[in-house]
Amino acid sequence: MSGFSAPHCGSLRASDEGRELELYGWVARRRDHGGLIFIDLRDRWGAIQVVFNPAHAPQAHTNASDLRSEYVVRVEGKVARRRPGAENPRMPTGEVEVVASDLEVISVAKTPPFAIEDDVEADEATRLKYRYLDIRRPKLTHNLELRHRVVQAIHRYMDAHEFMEVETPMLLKGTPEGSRDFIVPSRLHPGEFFALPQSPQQLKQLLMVAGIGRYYQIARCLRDEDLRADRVVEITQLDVEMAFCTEEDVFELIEGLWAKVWKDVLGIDIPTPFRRIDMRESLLKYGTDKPDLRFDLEIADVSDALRETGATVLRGALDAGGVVRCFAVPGGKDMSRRELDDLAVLARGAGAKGLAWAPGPLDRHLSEGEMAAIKSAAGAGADDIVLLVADRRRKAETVMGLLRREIARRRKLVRHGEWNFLWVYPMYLFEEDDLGNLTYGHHPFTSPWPEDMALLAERPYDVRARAYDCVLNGVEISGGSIRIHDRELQERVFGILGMDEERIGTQFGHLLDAFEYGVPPHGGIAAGIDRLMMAIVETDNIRDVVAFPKTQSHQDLMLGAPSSVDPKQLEELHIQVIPPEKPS
RNA sequence: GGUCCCGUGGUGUAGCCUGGCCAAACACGCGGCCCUGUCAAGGCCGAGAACGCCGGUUCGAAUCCGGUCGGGACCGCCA
Repeated sequence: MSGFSAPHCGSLRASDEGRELELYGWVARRRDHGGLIFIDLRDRWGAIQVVFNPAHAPQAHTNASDLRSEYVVRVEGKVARRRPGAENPRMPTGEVEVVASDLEVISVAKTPPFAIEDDVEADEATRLKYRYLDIRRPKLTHNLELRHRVVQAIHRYMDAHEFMEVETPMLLKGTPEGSRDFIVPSRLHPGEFFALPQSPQQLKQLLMVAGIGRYYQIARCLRDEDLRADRVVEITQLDVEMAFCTEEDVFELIEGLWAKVWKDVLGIDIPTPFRRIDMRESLLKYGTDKPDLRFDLEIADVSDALRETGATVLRGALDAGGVVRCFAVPGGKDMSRRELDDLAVLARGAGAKGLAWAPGPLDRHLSEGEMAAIKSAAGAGADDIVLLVADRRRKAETVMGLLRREIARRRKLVRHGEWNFLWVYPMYLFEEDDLGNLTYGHHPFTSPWPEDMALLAERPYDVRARAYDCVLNGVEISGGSIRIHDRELQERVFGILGMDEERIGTQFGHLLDAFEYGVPPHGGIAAGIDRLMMAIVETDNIRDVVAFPKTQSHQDLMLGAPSSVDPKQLEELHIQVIPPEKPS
């Protein structure tokens, strides 16, 4: 028996009428009328109704009464148009049905722990444990299929543009830079470790020195960091590097790529070029470096108007060198105190000292002029309410960004169906970390703007970077930069970042050495396929686009990983486990 | 590292604030019977949870308290 080349359940149409066939699939649903029995038979392509008629095939009908959900069966029969009035317009196969003449149960099934349907949401842990059942849900199957088609479109496009796919090693050298490495012990070198790639960053630059010129790879990258709704441990990224290019070449390539993907996969024409927004403008107006422009709610700075205010909660933050930011909620006058308190809880949860609103309890501490300035800056109308946060700049931005998204979600201000691509560009070479120290904004190989070179020593924070992020509907789908290709400049930047020569040598010596053997100017970009898919299927949960995701605590509930290993294996690796201290 | 939410039959919820009327309700699913055109099929009958786990308070706890485990959201972190 081979059903491999049998027709697909979900692919049958009116044009197949009269066809004698064998079908293989899972029983999605059974409707037993005593006389007639209907089943919906499901496979990856969809579902088709099969009808068992005792008058037509008594044995098949008898067998069919034993069918249960998720049994795997083989059906022999004939495709027939449904009788008039019995068509089901909600099913793509709804004009026809298969009249069964024979039925074979290939495999029986226990009752699944949750219904294999799109609208039934079971407990997350249960779904992850039985991921193979969750994937049977048409929605998830569809998402994985879309992902496949996106990746195929990417391959076609990159190949057409003469990019060469090159594989890079999984076992690399660890770096203290960036995110935490996953490390792999070396059996042959006791006490030494490989690191799994966070990205093939240095290797792709070395491929440019190697003269490959146009490189791409759909690569796995692993980062041992805490998870979020839009983060997984193992991400898949389209990694691209190109020689002799400028940012404009990268923009054009990637705009063309997304246009191609949208056209091929979704049949949608997206306009190019994408709009561009300065990183600082984005942080100010949208409170994030990945703004979602499917809704408005623009944030304004009202610090200057409130320098002398009597409202101490605002004044305190300003006197401490902070800022006051605000935005208007259209029609927000109707928000209840409870709703506003809810938002305040959210704001405090994100680290804000509090949330103010106007009109609100703060009114009596604000002068008429101050109130007018707030309303005007926020663009508030008579029915609107203005939300205000006073804090350190970065905190205020984070909180306002969070509130902006929350308000849009709650008040349904998101214009679904819009594809708002944009470039965040330029970005800035350096940022201040939590301790007030200077650190890199993108990564230490990013080239400064030539015009800003003079500022490197005096005002490093104002040095623009030749770095860019591509953002779609609030999701950062790719980011990259033009790299430094000059050994001296690279060393200078490392120096500004506070790295000493020895560290530069051990961490980046190979790259700097390579730059002495003829290096082309180069740059590139990496696109997160998981997040891209999130935007395409409009989900805010990355698990909807990954076949086998892990939990927030990095566990695979289906495989039971991680798990302990045989002591012999550890011995071979010269590894001793120190159990965590247990609080008594 | 931190904050918050959730954990009741196979699944989703109700009950928990205001302890006893809760060996716990409802829907779906599941099992049986009836039913020849349904497609969330329908009708009738039935089984199924001592309320994540441990401890405490109390005459009495699903309900209150502490801890713990698991899931999730967020801040930090993620170049």
